[in-house]
Formats: sequence, structure tokens, C-alpha cells
Amino acid sequence: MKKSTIKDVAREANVSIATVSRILNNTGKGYSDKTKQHVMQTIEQMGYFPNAIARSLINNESGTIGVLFPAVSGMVSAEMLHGIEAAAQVYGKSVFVCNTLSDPDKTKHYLQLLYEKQVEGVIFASGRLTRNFQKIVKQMNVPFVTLSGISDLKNIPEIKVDDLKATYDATNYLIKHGHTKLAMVSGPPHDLIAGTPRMEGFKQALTDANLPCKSSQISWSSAFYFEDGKHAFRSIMKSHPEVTAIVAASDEMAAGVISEANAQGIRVPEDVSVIGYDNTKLATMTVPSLTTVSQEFDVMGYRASELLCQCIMGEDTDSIIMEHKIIERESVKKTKARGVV
Amino acid sequence: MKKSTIKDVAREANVSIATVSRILNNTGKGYSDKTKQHVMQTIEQMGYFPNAIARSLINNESGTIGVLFPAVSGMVSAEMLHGIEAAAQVYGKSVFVCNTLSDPDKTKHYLQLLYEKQVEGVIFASGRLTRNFQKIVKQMNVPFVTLSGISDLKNIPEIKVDDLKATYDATNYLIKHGHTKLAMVSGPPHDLIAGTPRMEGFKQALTDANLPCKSSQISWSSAFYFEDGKHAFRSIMKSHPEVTAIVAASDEMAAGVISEANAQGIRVPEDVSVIGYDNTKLATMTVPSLTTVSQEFDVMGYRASELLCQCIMGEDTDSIIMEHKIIERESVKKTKARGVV
DNA sequence: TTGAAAGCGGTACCAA
DNA sequence: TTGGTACCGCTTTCAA
Repeated sequence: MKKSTIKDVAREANVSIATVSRILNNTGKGYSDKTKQHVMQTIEQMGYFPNAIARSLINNESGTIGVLFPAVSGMVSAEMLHGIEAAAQVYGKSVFVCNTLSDPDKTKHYLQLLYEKQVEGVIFASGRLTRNFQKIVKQMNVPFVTLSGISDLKNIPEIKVDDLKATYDATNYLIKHGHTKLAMVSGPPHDLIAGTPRMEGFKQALTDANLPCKSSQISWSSAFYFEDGKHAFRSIMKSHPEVTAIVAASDEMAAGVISEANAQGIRVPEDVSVIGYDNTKLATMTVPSLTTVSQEFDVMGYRASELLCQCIMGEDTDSIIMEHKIIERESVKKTKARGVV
Repeated sequence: MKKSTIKDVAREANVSIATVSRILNNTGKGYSDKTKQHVMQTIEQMGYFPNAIARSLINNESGTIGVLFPAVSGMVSAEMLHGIEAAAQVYGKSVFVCNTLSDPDKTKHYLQLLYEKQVEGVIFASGRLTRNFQKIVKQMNVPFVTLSGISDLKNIPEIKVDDLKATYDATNYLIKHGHTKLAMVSGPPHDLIAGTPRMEGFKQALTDANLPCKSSQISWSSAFYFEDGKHAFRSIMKSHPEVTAIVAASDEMAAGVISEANAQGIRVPEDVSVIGYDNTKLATMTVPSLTTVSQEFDVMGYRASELLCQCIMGEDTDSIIMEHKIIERESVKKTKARGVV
């Protein structure tokens, strides 16, 4: 059974396809109420739905956007995607997901694909939009937005939290609550997205508080996972057993710290306090639950998607620095405050 | 700067659009090597990419599939989606994600949308494909596949694990290791996907082992989250303080059980053993780490996507019951085995 | 209010 | 090996 087309409807309803088209698009003019009634009825009983592809072709609007993730698995991408899809739906866009696996070739391939599919805009998430992609991005000639990433290209709006400031605040939160021997469990120092800025925030907070700040106070790993947190904490405890508070670059790492502390008979937060980063669901599930820096990924996704759709409609837009806040739970011991709030 | 079309290329290269088309499609015949060289070169320097929408229209192949999730946030959907996208890419399909929020109206809306966008197939994930959707599904006339869900419609291949059997095995695992006082922390009993069958598996295992099996041994909640696990365990400890082992209907619930046990000074696994379900990343992060039933969601997603693409190509296919296995970690205490392995 | 017809950017058949 | 052209399903202009 072949799909029925506008022609079939026209024939069935004894009108021209032009009339059917007008009715479908609710132009308001170009048909009488009576014909409309009749045509709508035939459409209904034929189970006809217009072919969006044909529409796209003539309107030159695909009604789709593309999202590039390094990996869609993982809580963070999942929440972002959720927000992205929600906003896209509001603006009447459908979303294509693509998994680049952080592979530049794959990324380029996907960009071409999205180009061919005539997407009206692209969200580049959790990655770095390098010069490598400049050419294709320019060719595509549709709005791009980076989400929790960075762009080497100019005039690309970004949606992100100020990682440096957020980590600064997290570190400061520990200091405020009486901690003076701090260490950090970090991701790769050359990761310009979640590595460098967070380490920098940590250092600045220490410096501003006149606390010692040696590079040995930061133990970094190649990623931000649970195991990385475990290892990093282990090495910190070897070199800096005096530490009473840990700043972690992700909730997963913080969970790793808690787990390793547990294994070593170190109590959290009595002996060592831990502050996480991300406020994923995981933060509520650790024992003790995790005080952490909140990044609202779903909201960020929503805003990014919204921003992109606004760009598509030709509105003027600008980058968005998302608010962050510290979610207080049970993993930080509060001792004597040091004056300033 | 408008996008260049095949016409532009043809004009620029001094050939007909027919020739360009043949070259683009690599028909092998219909052009000389020399013209090919020349045309490819102009294409390259013009930065021309064919319009996939126009192609779809004439070929009647959109090269896209749709995926319906109740919610794309959450580890489970994220992992499934990852697998889905990976397989789709292999088969040259792009994927539209849709968030139904379990809302039938929204679901219907998305199905219509996907219909209009001419998707070549649909993966219906983590939900129930009810009679409600029969009409539209039939109209769409493209293959459907359910992933970790159920279908009231006939002839829809399913990819899932046998939840009843898996829970049976999990329960049996505890029994095998010497436990006789068991309880279950379950989701909604009327949830035909992850509620009913898992409860049933638990009961059957007890019955088959000649162990007492009263309905009070199952405490269920309206969902499968961390908090639900906490509450359910609390109520179980009130009514059945003698229990030494808990079967949880999800890893999150199991994490909740561990957390609540902790709060009550009950040691895991010394006092109470816990077995989870899903083998999400969370299972490695709890303290103690979680022995659990493995569902490989990314693999399931991959297989579902693969299956769908095969259906699209007209191959004969059938449902897939995925293997499950028990991943042994630290949350179960092994006491005297009871004979049979 | 209506319908005929010219495209949108491609593909594929047929003739040259 | 080539080019001309009908057509995919729809929108939109122009005349009727």
C-alpha cells in the first residue's frame, strides 16, 4: 500500500492540489469554508500526512538541527540531550544525534552529513571546535553553537559555566569552612574545557587566600572517571597525608575519592572533606552524599538549543555563561569559619 | 552566499547535470575518466555537497530512523542511544531522537512527525507500544522494533532480556550462596516491562527452592530510583528484620538499599546482601561495589538498530532475547552453598 | 475561491 | 560517453 500524496487527496476530494496545499498550510485565503471542511475530511479518512521532505525541498527549510557529542553515553550528555530535544521541540525542530567519539575524521564526516541533510543549525557539545573544521563550518553557512565546549572559530556563541570561577568558588567554600590543607583531583591539564580552567580556579583561590599552592597539590589523570579519582586520591594521600579537603573535578572522581578513602579507613567528612563537580544524580547516591558544584546540564542543553533556534530565526544572540552554585550535602566538614563569608 | 547546486556544478564544468549526477553516484558508466576528473575537481573547488533532501525525495529513501524514548536523560537511555547511533551509522542512517516523556499524546505527535519526515524505521525504547498507536504504526508502513519494552501490536520484533529469567537467576544466586530469608525491592507491579516480570522471577525462584514466598516479602515503589530503594528497604526492615538478602529491581534501587542500610548501621554484605539489576556504571561506584545482573544496554541498542536496518532492507528478522549474566562484585556474602550449583 | 503550471535539487530513462 | 527531460511531492505565482 503506497503512501497517499497530495495528488491523491486532490483527486479524491475533487479539487486541485493547489487548494489542498492551501488548506494544509492554513493560509486562510484561497478556499471556502465548505471546501476546507470537505478536504479535511478526505484527508482524515485517507490517513494522509504531508511529505516533510518535499516540503523541505521547496521551502528550503529542513526543520532539523544536528547535535555532535563526543559520546552520547554518560549522564552528562544524556542530560544535555534531554534539554536540547525539549527546546528543539518547542521551536518545531527535530534533532539528529551524532557520536563523534572525539575523532576529528568522524566529526568532519558528520558535519558533511549534516550539511547534506540541510540541517538549519548545529550544536557542538563537550568538545573543541578547531580550525580544522573552519572550512566546512563556513561552507555550511548555518548557525553553530558550542555547549560546554570551546571554539577556536570566531563568532560562535558558547553556552557554558565559568569553570575557573566555579572551581574557585568550590575551593573557597572549603577554605571558608576552615580548611587550609587542600588538594585537587583533576582531569588532564591540557584539556582546555574541563582541565586547565578548573586547575586554575583551584590555584587562584589558594593564592588569594594566602594558602600554600604547590603543583604537587594537584593530582591529575587522563580522564574524569571514578577510577581516576581513586588513583589520584591515593597518590595525594602518599605525598600529602596532612590534607583535610579535596576538590574534585567531577562527581565521578569525587565518588572515587570517597571510595578510596573508605578503603583506607579515612572517614569522609570527618577526616577528609570532598567537594564534587557537576551535581549529577550520582552526587545524591554516595555515602556520604556529595557537596558539589551544580552544573545544570539539562538547562544548559535547553538554553543552547533555544539559542540556536533563535540564531536560525535570524535574531541577534550572544554567548551565555550559566550560573553555577554550590549544592551543600554531607561530604564537607564545617569547622570554624575564617571571618569573611 | 547561496549553496551551489548540481546545476552550478554542471555549468561550471561545462557538462550536463546528468553527467554530474552520474559521477556523484559513481555509476561507473556514463562518463569518461577525463570528465570525471574534471568534474570532481570543480566540485571540490566549489565546495559542493549534494542536497540529501532532494535525493530523498526522488529515491524515496530518507536515510533516517527515529528513536522514541520516554526520557533520554538517565544512564540507560544514554547507553542504548549510543549503541543505536553506532549501528545506524554503519548502515548509513541518521537518527532522530524523540522524548515522549511517556505521554501518549506526545508519542503520537512524534510518530506523526517521524512519518512526515519519512523515516525508514522506528525504534520504540523502554516503553509499551499500545493499541493506541496501532493505526499510525500501520499507516507509516515502515518497520518498528521495540527495545527493552513491549508491544501490544503483532509482528513487531523485540530486543530485550528475559527479565523474569534474569531475576530468577539473581534470586537463585543468593539462594545458592546460602541465603534463605530473602526480600525484593521492586518497581510498580503493573509495569509490564520491568515490574511484573521481575517480581515474578523472584517468586518463582523462591517457590522452586521451597522457600517461603509471601507478598509481604516484596516492597514496591512507583519507580526505580535511588530514593525508592531507600524507602522500600526501610519498610522491609520493619516488617522482615530477619532478611539477609535483597534482590533489587535496579542498580539505583540497590544503591538506595546500601545507603539506607548504612544509615541504619546495617552492614553490607555482612548483615545483608544486595544484588542489583542493570550493571550500570553506578554498580562499580557503590561501597561495597554491587553484584548485579548485567544488561548490556549499548549492545542492546546496537542490536536493535542493526535489526531495524535489516528489516528496512527487507531481510527476514526475528526478536532477540539478549543474554544476561551475573556480575560478581562485593555486595553479596557467600556462606555455605546449598548443594546444587 | 479556484486551478494550471513553474520550479525546489536531484535521478534515471531515452535518444543522440 | 553524453545531454535532454520527465518526474519525486509539494508550494506559490498568476490567471481565470
